[in-house]
Amino acid sequence: MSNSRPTIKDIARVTGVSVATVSRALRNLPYVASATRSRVLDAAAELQYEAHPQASRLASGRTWTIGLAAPQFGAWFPSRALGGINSVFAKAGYDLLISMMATPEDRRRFLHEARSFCRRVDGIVLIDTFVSAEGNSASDFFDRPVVAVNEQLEGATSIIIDNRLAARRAVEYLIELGHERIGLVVGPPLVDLPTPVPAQRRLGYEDALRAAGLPCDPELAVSGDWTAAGGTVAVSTLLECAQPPTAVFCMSDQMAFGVLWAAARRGLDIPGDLSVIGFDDHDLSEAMGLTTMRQSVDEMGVRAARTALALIDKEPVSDITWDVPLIVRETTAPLG
Amino acid sequence: MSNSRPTIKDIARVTGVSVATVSRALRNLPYVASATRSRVLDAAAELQYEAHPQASRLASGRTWTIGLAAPQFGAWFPSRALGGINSVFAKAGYDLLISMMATPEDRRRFLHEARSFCRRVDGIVLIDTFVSAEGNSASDFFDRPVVAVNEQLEGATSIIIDNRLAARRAVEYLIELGHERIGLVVGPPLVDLPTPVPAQRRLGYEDALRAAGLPCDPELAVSGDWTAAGGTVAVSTLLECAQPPTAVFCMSDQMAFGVLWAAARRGLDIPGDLSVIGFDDHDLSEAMGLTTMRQSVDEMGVRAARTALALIDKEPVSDITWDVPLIVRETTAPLG
DNA sequence: GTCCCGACTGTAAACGTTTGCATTCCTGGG
DNA sequence: CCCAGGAATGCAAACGTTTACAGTCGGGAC
Repeated sequence: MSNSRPTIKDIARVTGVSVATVSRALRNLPYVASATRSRVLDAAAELQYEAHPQASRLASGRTWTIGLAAPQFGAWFPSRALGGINSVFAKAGYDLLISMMATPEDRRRFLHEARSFCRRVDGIVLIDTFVSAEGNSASDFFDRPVVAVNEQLEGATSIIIDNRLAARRAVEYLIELGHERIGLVVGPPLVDLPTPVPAQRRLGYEDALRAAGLPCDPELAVSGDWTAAGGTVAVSTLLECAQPPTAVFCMSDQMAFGVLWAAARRGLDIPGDLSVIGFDDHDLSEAMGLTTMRQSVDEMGVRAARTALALIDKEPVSDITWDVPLIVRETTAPLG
Repeated sequence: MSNSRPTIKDIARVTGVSVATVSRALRNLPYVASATRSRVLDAAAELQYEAHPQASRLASGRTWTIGLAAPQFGAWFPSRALGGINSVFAKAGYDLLISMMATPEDRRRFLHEARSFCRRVDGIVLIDTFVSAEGNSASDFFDRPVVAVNEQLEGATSIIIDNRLAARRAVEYLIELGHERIGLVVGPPLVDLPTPVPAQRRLGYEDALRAAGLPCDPELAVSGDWTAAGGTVAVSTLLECAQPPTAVFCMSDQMAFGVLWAAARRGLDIPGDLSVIGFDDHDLSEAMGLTTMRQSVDEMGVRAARTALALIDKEPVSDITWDVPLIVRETTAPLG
């Protein structure tokens, strides 16, 4: 008759032991005779028993779920990071609950309901979420362990890169190649996302120029809107300068794609007439032969997930600054 | 003393009514005097009460969670679809639980544990998940309402496109422009993902050629591996044919990007020397000026989510075949 | 033979809701 | 004045686990 799923009581009845013993046997706790344990396990298999998740969560307080928040998973970084993150949590038996903050309103709502969100998860991973802009500490919003990717946040463990240094390295490489007029394609701070990243990358660009004794011509810094379309516009602007640059550093590979394509369509030889370096190492970058600074997103994701698990298990962890290697391909060449 | 969160009992005590009345008041059920209701609501606000999710889920059976499965969210289609899907569910108050099946093993595990997954959700959205390859019906795996995106699945509501027809349209457009030797860049069926999509798109390509009385030269169909890098290789192969094509249909925009870039680097004029048409309308396609068949992913996602909600609420729904419009940009031109 | 201790098991009280049923109260129709 | 019936509320039993605590039992130390 009963077409509903078997409960722990059914197993208890079938095997003739108490529900407490069944519970202990199923979870591999000590103080269960091995004969009893195997009887229980057999019965569970027989009945195709599976614990009711909500019930055990209510009783134990563990949700076996991780909350993952990002401004939007359509963007390159979060969607790639998701892969690494997921692989770790899946293996560890955790579910992944995601929260996307596409609009400023979503963002407000998320931060406002953060405490409620916490009750549904054992730990939280934040990607590109710049919570630090609205509060001093993770504990202002969350009462669970928090790992922040791409953000330094008090009260959370951070997985970050040194944006300023990486940008400096990129521009230094162009300078080593002999370039002196170096354009900058800027990803502007988004209205709804208070990220300090573009400012840091710009500082790195300026660091490199200054260190080499080169002038910082503001005319050489143009906005590319973080998109490939923006990159096509940016490169046009740059090439119409009185003294056009011989090399360009783009704050993202997506913008670099636009630069490459628009330059090629104008008949420029790349890298002969214009060297281009990007930032990210996007999936398409290898095919485009783009020289770039690599963000190892998968690995950062894996590390973030492992860190979250360690925090949940109360193991010691520390912040991590990830290396951003220069990947030289075919869009950069000595000035010649 | 108690630093733990307030429960429904605390509200009952404070307001002097029973927990049952509190529960009803909080959920806007009838048979609560409006004076009582506002007293309860005030007390709840005062105490910053929020229902314990696991407890109410256990008692009511509703999880207010949707399960979302895809082979990988790093890929273009699922990551974009996620945006639309999320917006709908967030607004409706549902959490989003994701399950990613990156490897064949993940896939097996997911299908094997599908029933257990179902207990954690009220409904399921499948993206590119070709469950139909291992079972006859959604009910073989799931006992919750299922919406399948990009797949026709018995027992589930499907949101699909007509791949064969859309591919045919793309090639017909090239034929209208006067092209007669038309290359095909194939995305091969992936070992771990039994998708019929490439086969359908190929049939569409052949349909168009046949209808126009043109021959199907197997030499003109080369694999592009679904990637931009694959596209660069593919176009080289095509251009080395005895009679190279004057136009190319790529089964995905990503492959088309590789084709465009490699062709440009070889000094070909696009579209003068080679017309290129893609499939997807990827984020970068507009910037690249790529003519393509648009899959309106966001809208499909929104629709999938709405359909899932309707199913949960037992409203009538039906399968949907989404239109795939031709977006003409600058990579296609009349022959000659 | 007694005592103690550890291994094993059971009882029952949580966990924080939802909900079927019973009860009270009030109002209007007869 | 009585009674039907609906609105408002309360009581208590679910929901299916986990876990503190209290037993029982057997064997080794003395």
